[in-house]
Amino acid sequence: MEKKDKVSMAAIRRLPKYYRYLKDLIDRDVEKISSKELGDIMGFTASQIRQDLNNFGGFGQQGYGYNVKELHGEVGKILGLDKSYEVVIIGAGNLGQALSNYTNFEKTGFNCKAMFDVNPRLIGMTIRDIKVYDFDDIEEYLEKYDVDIAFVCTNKESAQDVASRISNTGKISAIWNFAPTDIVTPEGIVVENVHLIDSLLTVTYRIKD
Amino acid sequence: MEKKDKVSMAAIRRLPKYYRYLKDLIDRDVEKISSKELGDIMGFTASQIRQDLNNFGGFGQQGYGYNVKELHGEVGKILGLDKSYEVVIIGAGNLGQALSNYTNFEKTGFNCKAMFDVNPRLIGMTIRDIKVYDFDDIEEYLEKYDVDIAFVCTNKESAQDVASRISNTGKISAIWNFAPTDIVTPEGIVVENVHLIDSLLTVTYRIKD
DNA sequence: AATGACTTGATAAATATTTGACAAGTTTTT
DNA sequence: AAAAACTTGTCAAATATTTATCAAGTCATT
Repeated sequence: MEKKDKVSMAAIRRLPKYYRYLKDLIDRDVEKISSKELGDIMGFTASQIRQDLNNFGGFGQQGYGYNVKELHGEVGKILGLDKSYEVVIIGAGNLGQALSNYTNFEKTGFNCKAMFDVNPRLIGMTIRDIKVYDFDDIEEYLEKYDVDIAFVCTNKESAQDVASRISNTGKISAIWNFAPTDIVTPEGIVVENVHLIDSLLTVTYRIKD
Repeated sequence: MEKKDKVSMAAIRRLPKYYRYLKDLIDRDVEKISSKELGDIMGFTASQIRQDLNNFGGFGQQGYGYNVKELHGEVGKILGLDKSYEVVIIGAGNLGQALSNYTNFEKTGFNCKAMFDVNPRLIGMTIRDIKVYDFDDIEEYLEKYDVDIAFVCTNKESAQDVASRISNTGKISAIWNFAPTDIVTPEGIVVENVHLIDSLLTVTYRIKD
């Protein structure tokens, strides 16, 4: 399940949902499931589920279906959850603090060791066991410790500068950006721009009758 | 721009992005823009932009392009931003608190008047000017005050119960859910399930070379 | 006021994604 | 042990979405 011809972005974005539902099934001690049953639960067609999974391998068995635990493991591997990730949070405001909790408790595999900020009031503090460093020392820190992903929780104005600075160290693999602007990164550094407002605006769109 | 035959979900989800970029253009005093220029900035084709906008009306003019301020206003109206929304936050934990800030400062039009929680330590507190009420009084509150949207920031276990209770009052129009489970609502109540973890997992997927 | 440079909105063509159908293999029932 | 009931993986058909094309309208220039 390493190199695939070309899996559609739409299919990839469905994978975490499979992962969640399969985890729920495990928790409910469900041992096996057919594409039909899983589809009914998730709101997909059986055909789509088989198509999606077969992008990565044949995990099922005719007449039987899929073994839930095994499939959960496979999807996890596809998503890269067979390893853990070191993360730092840039911007120790409300959202940064909320995320530090989120990743520590919600899902193992993401370890946040440090937060960074430019606010002298925050620098030096320890928030939920995580120390806040001066953002000016970010290069030094990344040189010293391995970090995979930076969560950018700054304001819109600083976001691209922050992203460029940490990208230029060549020490991180990805940026998960929550600042309300689209960050761009050099080739090879993954970036995911999360725009919560966009999500909320689709709600207001749909409210109108 | 009220009732449209059938606008694709994909197109609808792009609308907030138009809204953001148009706002940036306004801030930079750009008066008019062509679909070609806007596409270059946003990473879309000119054709797609014209197609998207024409789902809702002919906002441009041949030989001229689009008036930025006007188009921003039109997209805003399409998204329902010509009115404001009253919101309550259910779950006054870190994420709930972060969101209370987020909506108050980031974008006008969303007014959070109250938070609710079941934790006796939080009930009665005032966090960032917003009072935390006992969730058991939610029905009473919704009877007394108009609320459009509930932000659900509870844990996974409580989320559906919370959603059902507030849906059953018939007093809210939508739920914006951050609990890591897919909430379902009765017909007519809009629900948007936000799964931050899903977004992060697409990052780890893409990190793998 | 005519020419050339642009640009939209609409339609058609090209791509991409989702769904349906079925042969082949497994499990359960009789 | 044969028959019936399931279920996958694959391929083809059906949908949906995106991109290209172009007639017609606008603006700037001469």
